[in-house]
Amino acid sequence: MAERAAKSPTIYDVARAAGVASSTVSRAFARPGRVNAETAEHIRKVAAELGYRANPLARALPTGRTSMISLVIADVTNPFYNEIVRGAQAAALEAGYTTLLTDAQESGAREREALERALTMVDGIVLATSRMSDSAIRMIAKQRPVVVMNRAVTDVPSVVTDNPRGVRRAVEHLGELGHDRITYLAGPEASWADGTRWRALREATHELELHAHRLGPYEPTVAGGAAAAADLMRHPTSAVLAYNDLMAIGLIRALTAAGVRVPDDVSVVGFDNIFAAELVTPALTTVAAPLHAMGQAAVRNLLALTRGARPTTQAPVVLPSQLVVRGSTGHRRRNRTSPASGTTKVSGPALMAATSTVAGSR
Amino acid sequence: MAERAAKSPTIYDVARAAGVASSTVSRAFARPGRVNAETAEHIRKVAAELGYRANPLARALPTGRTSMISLVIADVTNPFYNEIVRGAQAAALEAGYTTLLTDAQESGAREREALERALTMVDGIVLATSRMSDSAIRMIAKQRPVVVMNRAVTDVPSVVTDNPRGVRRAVEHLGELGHDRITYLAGPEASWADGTRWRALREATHELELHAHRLGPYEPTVAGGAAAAADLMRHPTSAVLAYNDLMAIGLIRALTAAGVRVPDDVSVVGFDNIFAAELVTPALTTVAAPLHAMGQAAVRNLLALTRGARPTTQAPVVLPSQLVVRGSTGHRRRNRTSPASGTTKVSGPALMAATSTVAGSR
DNA sequence: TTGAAAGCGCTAACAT
DNA sequence: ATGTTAGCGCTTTCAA
Repeated sequence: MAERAAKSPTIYDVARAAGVASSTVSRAFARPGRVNAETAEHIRKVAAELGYRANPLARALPTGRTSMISLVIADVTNPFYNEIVRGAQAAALEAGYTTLLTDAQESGAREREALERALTMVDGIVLATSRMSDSAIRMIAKQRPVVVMNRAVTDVPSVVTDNPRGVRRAVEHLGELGHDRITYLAGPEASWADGTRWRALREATHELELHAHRLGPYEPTVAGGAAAAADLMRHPTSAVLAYNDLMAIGLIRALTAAGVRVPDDVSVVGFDNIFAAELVTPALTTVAAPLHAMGQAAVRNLLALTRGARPTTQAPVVLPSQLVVRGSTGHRRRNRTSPASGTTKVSGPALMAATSTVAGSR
Repeated sequence: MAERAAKSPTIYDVARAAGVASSTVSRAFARPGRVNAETAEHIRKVAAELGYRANPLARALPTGRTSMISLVIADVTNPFYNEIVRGAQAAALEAGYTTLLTDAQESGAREREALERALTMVDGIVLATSRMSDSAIRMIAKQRPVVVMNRAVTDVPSVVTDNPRGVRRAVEHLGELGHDRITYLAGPEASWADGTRWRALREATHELELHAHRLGPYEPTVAGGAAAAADLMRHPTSAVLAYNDLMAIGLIRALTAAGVRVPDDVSVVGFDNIFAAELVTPALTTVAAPLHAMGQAAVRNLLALTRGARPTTQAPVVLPSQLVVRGSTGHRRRNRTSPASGTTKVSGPALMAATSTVAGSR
């Protein structure tokens, strides 16, 4: 093992070497305007020679600002968060902030606990798909600025996707393909998005004179989707809207294994457009969320809050969702063995045009 | 917006309320043995009533220990790291450490830069698949304990998977299926694993009297794998070993799109056994790394180092890899259109038994 | 066993 | 524009 270096130079070492007071060194770095240009230059040079790097912890003590933010996600293992994390990281980095990533492991209790530890070290918190109660979140928000994602909590700024619009698109799409009954595969009960999607489905089907059914809740995973297959076969419909892509994928696999063909026998639509959605066979039709943009927006808003900004509105920031039509949806068939009624081949590009790119909701 | 809480209580508030000196409060928390049991109890009670939580930053200043470690990964977007991250988080959490996740975005420069920022705030660093040079890594290791993953760096402790053994298993598997020429699809040149795998492939093919070819390097992504398809069709072999699953998946998709059937025309083996590997069609045969265990082992070793442990050996910790046989590999056919020579149907379970579960290498 | 006091490295008044 | 001097909240000798 290489030996640890002696000790990194402090602000005092630099001050001594440069022949100035430590406060001047401090200013030279934090408030360059408040110091003579030449002196500042000299100090920088000396500091560089000594290899001086300000200790962010020591800086945090008097200022109370750590330049760290906490990003809490429900499950690191869920690919849904990959792009969100990257978007958030990018926004944090560009503002000179460091991100503390916390995995709540789908447990509100663990989330609380982890937050408890991180709370004092961060300037703000992004809760991506929190499993905590609204009141617990509000409690946290009293101590540090908080932005929640995929959820609306009174008095807490949030960033969400336009679920109603996304569901509406999906329903229209399925309706055009001749499906008149749509089953919703529910996700975690603690999930705000789940409630929103189910409500949106009821509204959309009602308006379009279709019927909505509900199965679940299931785990928001491939296994959860597979578990739903049995239930679906007991209460079959020709179209399914799953809480997320993972469940949709699990459902399709279990269905296929049981001899039910997708999309010939049942059309399946997912949510999120995760990485694997276009890799599976059939590729998944899904309501895409702008994952990267959401992570970015959440962090940017959070940083604005830490700088003292007050939200101009109680309304969540709504980012547009988009229907991505792939192979898991197709025309409804009267029965499993007969050929398709009407046009068999669905023109992908034409349907893609039905895609929504709009925002704005309550 | 809810208003921020006034200010969290300090150690002095607790001391005053409990009628003891602040140093006693400090001891009561950090060194319970060094204080009268009753006093300690009393202090705890008072602290709890006040809602006192020690400020980790203030604590870090005099002690020099932050209870934070840094985990640097090459690409947050790459599902390969999901389980590693979770394993690392779990190990850190159980030891009372907080994890700082950093995304290097496949760039050695960005990695250096991010590390520069985090260096002073952490007690140690895990470099998962670093893209930095050996000397840069050694530089970092001079300042803080470092453990590298998937890589061997002189004088720096490391955790790796048994690549030679994994490659050997894959080659044996392909050999048994009748393939005698295997193409390796190379990944990033800065990747240690890439070099190791290619070397292992040469050795294994040599011993088994087969032939190894090499194509690339390509990006270690689905797009990279797709790009390799054209090259492969110019220099065709009946079997391919890809640098990772992402590339393998990309290759299969591009091949399939071009009318080349997998595994009928070409068998493909990947590396890593990422989440999507069993979701794609055909499901991917791949050399599985114990991702979770690796993350855990890396962090545990790192924490041992921070506690002053000195590595007992220069050799990397080697974790076993395993061949997972799925649908992307099959018997070699003499030509594309003729029926298989010999048994057509490959018995999945029988092949699964060929799976390796052993460790140990140099 | 407990208290008093001196820092850890940096910032932020307050002086000059 | 720069220097002086308190702290930030906690730990850690050193005394008592």
